[in-house]
Amino acid sequence: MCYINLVKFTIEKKLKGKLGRAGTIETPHGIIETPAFVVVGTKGTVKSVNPEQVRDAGAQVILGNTYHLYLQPGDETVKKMGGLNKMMNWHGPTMTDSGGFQVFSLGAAYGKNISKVIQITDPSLLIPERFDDTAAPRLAKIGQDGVSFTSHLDGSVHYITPEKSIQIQHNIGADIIFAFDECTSPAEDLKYQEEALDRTHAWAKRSLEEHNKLNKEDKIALFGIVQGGREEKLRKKSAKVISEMEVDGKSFDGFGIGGSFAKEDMSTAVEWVNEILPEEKPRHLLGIGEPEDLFMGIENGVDLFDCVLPTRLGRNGTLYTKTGKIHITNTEYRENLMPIDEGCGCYTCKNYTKAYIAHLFHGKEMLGGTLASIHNIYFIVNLVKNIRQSILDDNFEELKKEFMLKYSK
RNA sequence: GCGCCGGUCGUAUAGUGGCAAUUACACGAGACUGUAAAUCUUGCGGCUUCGGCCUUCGGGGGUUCGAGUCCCUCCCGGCGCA
Repeated sequence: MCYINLVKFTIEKKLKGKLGRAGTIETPHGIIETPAFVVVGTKGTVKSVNPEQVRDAGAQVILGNTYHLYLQPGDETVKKMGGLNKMMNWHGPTMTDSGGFQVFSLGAAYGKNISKVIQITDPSLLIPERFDDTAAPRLAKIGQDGVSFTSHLDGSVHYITPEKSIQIQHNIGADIIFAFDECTSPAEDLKYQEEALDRTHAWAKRSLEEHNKLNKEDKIALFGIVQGGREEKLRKKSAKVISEMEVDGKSFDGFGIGGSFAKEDMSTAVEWVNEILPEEKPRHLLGIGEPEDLFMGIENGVDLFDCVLPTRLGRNGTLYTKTGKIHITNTEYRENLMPIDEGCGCYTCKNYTKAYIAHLFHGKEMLGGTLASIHNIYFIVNLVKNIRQSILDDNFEELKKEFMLKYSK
């Protein structure tokens, strides 16, 4: 093997008896201390928060989205503006998702009550016969060798192939990019999961080929994505196929773990996959995010997470605290003169009361969403930092127990 | 004093004889996991064994099988004339 790792991943310490580890990833725009939480900035902006605020909240790396930036302002335009970093005035590491999630969110999940993580108590509910919903409206349709998207902005139709996704991502110019994949719904049956997985693997190969063509200067790292739904066999097969995949002596620089999960299935899926993925390369659990999921992921060997929750929940008035989430618009906070989370070191908590933030939300003032997002980003990013430190300090289990006890009350 | 117009669930409205009564805002509660999302759902007279039951459109009285809606009267507000 003579590939060059475009991101240098170093493991500093491992979690005893578990897959977890603390380390660093070196990128052209700086070092990421892992495990790390990646803040989502889909359209080249972390919604309602400027880059200085994102940085001050402790975020190390931002993830943009291929599909959204391709539609608007256009990847060529992003390139003309000097690439993602320069365009958005973010000086740290960046990533882009490939558009694979939009195959799901604008496809099978479109208009339905299905999301990235579904709460199911009886897993058998997850395996209904695949009902014929070909007539159901959807903005993404899987074709022969790519996906046809109907723009949610203007209805125009765009055919995205793995090659196209990689080309777009190279124009956008993040440090770490992802292979084009198909994120599947856990409600799909085994047959469909198998088909989709074969497709994702074929697309991964083509993503890697195209990436090699475009990556002449070796500046951009490509992560392959493992799928396979909730099936142990498929997950393990995918981890093996993706980690062994090689084109012209080059393989993936790291891995994404994708898919929509039932909450109960997430930890097993992550464990199956990370037992197989090579230890010396970083792993990113795509789109995951709640505190309990972060502990689970890190324990099971995940190095990177990204999630819209801190910012989306923040904008919508839900705030993280050590004792659980709160709805800031609830009547009880209207005259509460305490910060959102006592002892929190974020800008919002150091300077504002719950009563004021509640007022901003009631008054529909923009600053409400900003202050709430700053707090939530800080809360989640800082939680992951604390977990990282606990691995270094050999007290992961204590931190997890102590945190979850208070958090889940 | 006379004439005209008007008084509907917090606010603004819809309703001109036929199921507590439209819509918006406000208010209450909830949801959100690689952002179709500063969005969406839901409640908003009272009680309910969730099938209903009771009380409501300024007050009082009347017509009618049935009144927010028609008639009489009173109260309140606006405009016009004295």
